[in-house]
Amino acid sequence: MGQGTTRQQIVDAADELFYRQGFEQTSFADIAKVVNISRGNFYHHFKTKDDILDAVIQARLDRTQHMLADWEQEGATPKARIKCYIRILLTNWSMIKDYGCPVGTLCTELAKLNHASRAEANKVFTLFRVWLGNQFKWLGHAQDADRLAMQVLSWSQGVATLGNAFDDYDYVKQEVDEMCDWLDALPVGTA
Amino acid sequence: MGQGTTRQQIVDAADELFYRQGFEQTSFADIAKVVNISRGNFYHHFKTKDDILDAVIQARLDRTQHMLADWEQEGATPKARIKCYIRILLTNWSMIKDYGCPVGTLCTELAKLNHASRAEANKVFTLFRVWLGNQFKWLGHAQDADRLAMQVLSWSQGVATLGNAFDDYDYVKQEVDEMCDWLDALPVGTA
DNA sequence: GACAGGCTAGGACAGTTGTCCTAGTCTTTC
DNA sequence: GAAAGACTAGGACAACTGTCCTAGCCTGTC
Repeated sequence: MGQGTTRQQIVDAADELFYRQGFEQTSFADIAKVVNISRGNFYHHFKTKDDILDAVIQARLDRTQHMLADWEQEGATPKARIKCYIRILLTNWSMIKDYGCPVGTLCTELAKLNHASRAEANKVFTLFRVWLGNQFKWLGHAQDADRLAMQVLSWSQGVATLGNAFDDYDYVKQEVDEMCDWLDALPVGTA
Repeated sequence: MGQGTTRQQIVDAADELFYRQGFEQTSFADIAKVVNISRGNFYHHFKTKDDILDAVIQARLDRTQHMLADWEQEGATPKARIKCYIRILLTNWSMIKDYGCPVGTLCTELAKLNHASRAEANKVFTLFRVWLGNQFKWLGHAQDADRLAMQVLSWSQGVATLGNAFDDYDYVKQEVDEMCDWLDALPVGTA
């Protein structure tokens, strides 16, 4: 049904299911149904369920890195690039409204489980954090770069959580606009 | 061991375990171990696990309402009251750093599960939202009251999520200070 | 002291979980 | 065509899940 090697299909299916149902709530049977393989056959590709999680996190890290690299080319200015990030809230709204932010919800779940891969999952946040920080540096905010990056991260996390809870697209749209306005008003210093 | 009726002990234990482990991840056996009763005995007090969840949510709603009422008396001015809310991030930091925000994480989990009690859990958010809105109304921001309330809610949600992920108390402290500064700078209009 | 009802322990029940084994089927290489 | 290794289906396994039943215990009331 899917594409790529069986291993890749397992990772892809797990990636989506972990997002939609949560990690613990997703069973081998769920994944097997999607990939159309027998349940006992997983052992040949992954020794444990945690190994699948690690592979999923790695895939998300790779995907995120590619996305950030694309934004660097797509956006002419640092501000335009940061807006690419802000706008994911609208781009992925149909998913966020039902399942929240894929990064935040996984980190929260693994924190509650005190899972060994918690630190690895947090690296996705770090990827965005560093990338956003670099954009602010190029805007001449070398000293505040990380603080501003965290501000943008935190803003979008809060909006995702409340947008999800209240299922309110208009609120999210309004906040995205306000974040863009805030960004536009931010003075551009010289490096 | 605990206090109150057995039913109350079950709700108390479930309340804490649902927060620390998540709802789905908490089993009857977990609760039974804390309350020190036999597993099969739950049926006499609650027909299903979902009934326990409903009771926990109701308890949280009640507790929140009392807390908000206390803040109304504790804080002399609306700004002082809002700061009571902002400061929970520091007050409860030892829990938040490990388990996140109890309100946000439950709402997110129930959203993923598409659980019937999702709307009921969201009411805790609404309680804070309406209360914060009232404070802003009394500050003379009748028209912006709900928008400002959502801003404070969203701010704290974002900080809780990132503070939890990065396990960074200094960041949370700094953001709390900044929120208080922002609040102090907010003009007080006449009603 | 008999009786009723609230409450309890212990276990049965069918279903699911992650893990692991075995037997067999493909595909590749010589 | 034979041998080897990658891959697969199916099921066994013990542990656990939420639910539910039964028998018995306590604490009241008549």
